[in-house]
Amino acid sequence: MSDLLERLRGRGWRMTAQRRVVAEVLDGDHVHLTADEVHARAADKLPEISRATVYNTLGELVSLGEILEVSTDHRAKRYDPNAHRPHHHLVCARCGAIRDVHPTGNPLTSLPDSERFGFTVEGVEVTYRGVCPSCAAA
Amino acid sequence: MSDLLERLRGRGWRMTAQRRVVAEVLDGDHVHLTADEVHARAADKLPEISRATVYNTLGELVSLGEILEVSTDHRAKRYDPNAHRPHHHLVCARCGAIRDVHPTGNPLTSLPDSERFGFTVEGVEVTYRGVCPSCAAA
DNA sequence: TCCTACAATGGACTCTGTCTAAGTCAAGTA
DNA sequence: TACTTGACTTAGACAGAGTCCATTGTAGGA
Repeated sequence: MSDLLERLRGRGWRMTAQRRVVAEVLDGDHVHLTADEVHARAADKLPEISRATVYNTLGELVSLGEILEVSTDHRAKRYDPNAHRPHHHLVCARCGAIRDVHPTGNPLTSLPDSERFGFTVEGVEVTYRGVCPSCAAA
Repeated sequence: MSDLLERLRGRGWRMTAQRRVVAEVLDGDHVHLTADEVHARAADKLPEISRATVYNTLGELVSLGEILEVSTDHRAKRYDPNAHRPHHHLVCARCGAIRDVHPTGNPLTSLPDSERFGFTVEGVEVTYRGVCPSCAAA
């Protein structure tokens, strides 16, 4: 956390109250907030923060590789502070809850050359879908 | 194709000119059109078709399991008529070209119980990202 | 042919996200 | 500490994708 702020400052990132609260909101495991949710939480601490600033800051954190953009549904993008350990996502089809997961093996190797159509394959995203325990109980 | 129309009629789907042209537009391999593209192509054959009708029809075809919704970028959803053979997608990071691919193995088995958080896992989507031959050459 | 329930229409509306012009301020300099 | 400047923030307009709804049209059964 303050690690994050230190790293950013070290990279010459100009520190402002707005950027600090956005970075603070994005902390923890299994955190996957939409831009609007980030804005709402940031506004709790800094009421006058604008939507544009939140979007700008999120965009910069993504460019810096400090957070990841995730889109598990077909709606708003979500932002995942867990950018330093590779992982995939498990999503509840009913409530949208998201967990970070670490499958075994390397999914990249499962795509044979004959299925690559001449592409240079650089990455892979895996999204597991199912029903979470709370929704299954309900 | 007319298979599709036959199947739909057999399910009691009321056939209209609009539904027919939407179904006709969605035919072929490696077809991944946005709703707007479907609308544009449908309008070539039936100029007065409305956007709302295209959205309604696409939504119904998805519910019926005849086409798949795909979102490989964070923009518009795309519709994939290849719903009857399981497959995943390979996407060019530069131009957005999409190919249907068939990885080896079953990606579902790569998620150990300890990483399932009590979820009932039902499906998995895999999106490979890379650079297509034309973009690599350019 | 007539009826009626279902489908299509178009326009307003919502939700996400981007852009811009003007004002503000962090941090380096003296 | 005060000054300066370019980067940051703001509010609001704008744009793209998709949904909703009241009205109009029509497929297909009687």
